[in-house]
Amino acid sequence: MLNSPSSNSDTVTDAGAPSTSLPGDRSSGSGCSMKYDTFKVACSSCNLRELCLPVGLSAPQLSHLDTLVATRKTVKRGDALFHTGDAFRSVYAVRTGFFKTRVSSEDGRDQVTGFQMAGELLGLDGISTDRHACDAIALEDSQVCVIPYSQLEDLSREFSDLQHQFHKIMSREIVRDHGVMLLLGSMRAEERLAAFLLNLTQRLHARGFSASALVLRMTREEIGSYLGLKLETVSRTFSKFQEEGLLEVKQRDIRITDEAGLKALVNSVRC
Amino acid sequence: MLNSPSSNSDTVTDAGAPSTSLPGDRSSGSGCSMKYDTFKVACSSCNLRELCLPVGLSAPQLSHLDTLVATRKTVKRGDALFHTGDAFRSVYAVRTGFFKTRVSSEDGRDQVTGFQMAGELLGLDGISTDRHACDAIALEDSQVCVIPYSQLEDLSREFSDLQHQFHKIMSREIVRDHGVMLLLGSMRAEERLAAFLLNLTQRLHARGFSASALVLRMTREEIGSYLGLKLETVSRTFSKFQEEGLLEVKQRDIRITDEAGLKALVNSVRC
DNA sequence: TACCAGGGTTGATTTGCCTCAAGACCGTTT
DNA sequence: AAACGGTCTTGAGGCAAATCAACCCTGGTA
Repeated sequence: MLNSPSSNSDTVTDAGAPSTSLPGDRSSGSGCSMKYDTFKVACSSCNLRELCLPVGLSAPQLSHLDTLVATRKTVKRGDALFHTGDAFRSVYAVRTGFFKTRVSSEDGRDQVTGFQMAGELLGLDGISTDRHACDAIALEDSQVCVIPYSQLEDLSREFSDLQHQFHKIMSREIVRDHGVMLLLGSMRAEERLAAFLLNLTQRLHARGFSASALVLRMTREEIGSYLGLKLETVSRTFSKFQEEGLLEVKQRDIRITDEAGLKALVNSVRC
Repeated sequence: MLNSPSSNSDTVTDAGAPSTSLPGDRSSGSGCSMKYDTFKVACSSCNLRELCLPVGLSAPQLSHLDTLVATRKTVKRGDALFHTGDAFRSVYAVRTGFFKTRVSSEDGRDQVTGFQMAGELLGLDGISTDRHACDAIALEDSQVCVIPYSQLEDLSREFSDLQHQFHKIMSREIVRDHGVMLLLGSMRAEERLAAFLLNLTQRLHARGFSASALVLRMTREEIGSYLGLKLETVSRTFSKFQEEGLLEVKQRDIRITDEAGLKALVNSVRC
């Protein structure tokens, strides 16, 4: 199912390469920081269709979805796809690249609430109040498919499979968030970082990348924010893992040398 | 809109009384710990309809919803409405009473992920894998309306208002979870407890209860689990708030005597 | 009435993470 | 090649919350 031979130009990347970027993509590299691309975009020929909104849809259903997902948007590294308070009109599927979402409290503290990679949806927070409730920031030059929300509602009233898939994606986000609460509420620094790395590699692996080597797209500070730790603690914990032979760490290049050890860390009762 | 005069027997409680139970309800008090009540249940005549799934639906739409929400379930204090791993068939709307949801890690740690009161939905986590991903435990004798999920999907393909309202509820849950992440990731104990109390009273107030007096339905340990603190820390922080004149605390009876002070605590930058 | 268990409070001590600080690394600009 | 800003690492010391422990309160019940 994954890593199926793909003959079109929508290849995400060379499977196995520790990068989430799209080296051969013809539509990137614009001068402007955020740009709409209105040429042909098709879920039916996208190699992310087994990870993204189209999961489980039949060929005829897919062609309907193609009419809905008509535009892409390019977001340059560091730019926002949307900000808190922006009017909500669309959800976005990450095609290439990498995002973080973050919420801010009134007094200016902020919290990274997630990292999104190819095939994952952004903007679901906006449905509840018709305004986005977080910022979505590209951590590298990225492309998203724009999915106008009202049309998505229309189409999912016609196709129960699409409706169900969309509900599953929202539900999965809720379950994921509860997992993060468990992490933030009850784990120690080492457990948090181990769980984070295992989660990242598992998701990258599902996209055809190596399960043991990865390049972090985010800073220590962003990891720390996500995990409820300070950047120094993240850095120290990386060093500790390296000393213990669990990882090789060279700045943002990470190689997992003892996956079982990491897993044991996450599952071990506080000792 | 809220607190509209209600002449039917579905009154949740005497507005203003610091209780979430339903003293006069005729259907409670069964001997068995969980029971299905198949007699007439009607969203259209429920005084929670402005807080619950029916928000914004027209009278004819409401009558369709009545066909869907045909049964109630009684859950005794301490019993589970559902467990992690249970097959997912329905979502539940709390009619009376109070619930907690919690997730557990493999090594037995658990984390309270939310507290649910009248008008709030339980079970949305189950959609993603067709199995529930948390436990829902009644913190007092409670009643829920059973909403068969497949029928909810069917009906929300017919009525876009229902569809949209359901999506809003799921989205709101995501936004709420992100708020909890912010709390767990960046706030100190006092801020967490203050935010928790303000959130509880705000939700109780929306249901016609006092904005300043409340009876906690949960133990210090459960509050601590939700807030990522130990029960001793919760207890100490209650005592501190009392010394500072923010609260009056008598076991589970809480009176907020300085709401502005609590709010200031939440919004203040770490000093 | 006395007992008991579950829940809550409070104190003493420990500890994991934060804070502050200095310096190293790396890619970009001049 | 040098300078620079952003990022990362590492050390020293401090503090908020955890841990451990003792005791109290309350409601149920024998």
